[in-house]
Amino acid sequence: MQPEISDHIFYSFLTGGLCASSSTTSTTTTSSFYPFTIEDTISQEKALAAQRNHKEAERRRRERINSHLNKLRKLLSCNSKTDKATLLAKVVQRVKELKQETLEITDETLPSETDEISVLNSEDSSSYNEDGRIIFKVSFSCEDRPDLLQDLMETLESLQMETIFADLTTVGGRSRNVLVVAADKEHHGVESVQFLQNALKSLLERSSKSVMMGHGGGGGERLKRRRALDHIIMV
Amino acid sequence: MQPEISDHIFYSFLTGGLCASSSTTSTTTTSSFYPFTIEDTISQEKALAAQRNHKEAERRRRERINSHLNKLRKLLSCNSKTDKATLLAKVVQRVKELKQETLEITDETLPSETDEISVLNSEDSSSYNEDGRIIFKVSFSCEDRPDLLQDLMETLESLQMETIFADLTTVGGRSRNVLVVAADKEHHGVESVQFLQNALKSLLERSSKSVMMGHGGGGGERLKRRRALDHIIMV
DNA sequence: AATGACACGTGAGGC
DNA sequence: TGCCTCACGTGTCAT
Repeated sequence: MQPEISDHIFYSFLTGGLCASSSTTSTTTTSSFYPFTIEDTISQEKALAAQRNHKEAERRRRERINSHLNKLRKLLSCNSKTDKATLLAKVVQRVKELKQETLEITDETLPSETDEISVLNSEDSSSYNEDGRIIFKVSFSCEDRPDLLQDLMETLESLQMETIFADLTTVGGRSRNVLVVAADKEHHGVESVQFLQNALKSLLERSSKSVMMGHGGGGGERLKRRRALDHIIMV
Repeated sequence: MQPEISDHIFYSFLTGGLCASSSTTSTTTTSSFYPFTIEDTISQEKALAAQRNHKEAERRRRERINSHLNKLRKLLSCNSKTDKATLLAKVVQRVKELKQETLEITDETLPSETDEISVLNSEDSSSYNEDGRIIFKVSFSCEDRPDLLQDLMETLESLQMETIFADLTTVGGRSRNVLVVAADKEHHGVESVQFLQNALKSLLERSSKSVMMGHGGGGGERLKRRRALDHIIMV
């Protein structure tokens, strides 16, 4: 908080108002002999009013900005003493994170246009470990067919793998399946990724054979449909 | 961009340095007769240096803040002429949206601890319409069992409803099923919501019967497990 | 003492 | 012209 006095001193110094107009500054068209003419007084009052307006407008602007910054502090559950710069840096990071997060979720959930298979074992990418068991994450997209799920379960059963988590999404005739499966370490190692991949590949081949006829349209129709569904799902 | 000259004039005015120290400002302990002592010069240089440091530090601070603001402009694909205040308002809105979005997604996807049934017809909440068909959104959580899916499909088939979208998530012995189904308007109206709800209710009752024995543990164990799975899924 | 962060008032420039 | 936004330099408080 600044003392109000300094404001006025400062201002009158810069404008050269109250002291005199006899300095090197260009004199006004009204080159009166007397330092205080009516016009001078009026224009000075106007100038003062303008300056006051300006000052207050600027204050409001600052308040607006700071209020939004405070909202962001709350949203990021930041201490009220967090720097503006640091806060904004965190906001940038958070927005990036959230953006990618939702992207990944929809990407991982919705079927892709093309057939895809992905098999990961958890030891590759993270240190997750369950004693005596090895965990795989399986994800694939393909055309949907009535007995796809049953085939999948039989496949996993024949590989002696237990399904811990399953997310099966079907939309517009295509299916996206994400599974987390556990296998005994006696029978399986990291090389079992190959088994899984091959088993899934044959699954997809069966799938593409069985749907050879029936679907004539291309992907465009499906895309339109998916968008409509997105609308519903958001309800 | 301000002319540098005014800086120096302004500064020397405020410090009262170059002119005189005979003003009302408190004189220094060195009350020398001469206006320019060595100590004065030295302290003035120091003061000047300090002021310069201060000025530049403040400039850097501004640059830091503005750089983050520009990053946010890019992230929100805002025009570079967007107000700081407006930009920040949009950032606040965006963060809120994204937060709720991810929350809804995980909420809609993961099974809830308690059994739940929700049936909506799209005409209630949105204007979505498909000529000659009425669309329902079905969502329920229950204990998982081997023939749950088959029962569900049979139920829908018996109701003459076609599944447009299905998202089936199973984790830790519980199942979350979200379906969008379409029904012919000849056979179904908005009142069919009741049929669906009743059919699902019996489905869940069958489910809870079939799992009466087997699961002894409560929900705590499952929660732990789900958290571990979240870890995997994020890979 | 020195540094950093902030609010302030101001001039400049865009409509 | 007036209104609005911004960058700037400053005083001030806290660490």
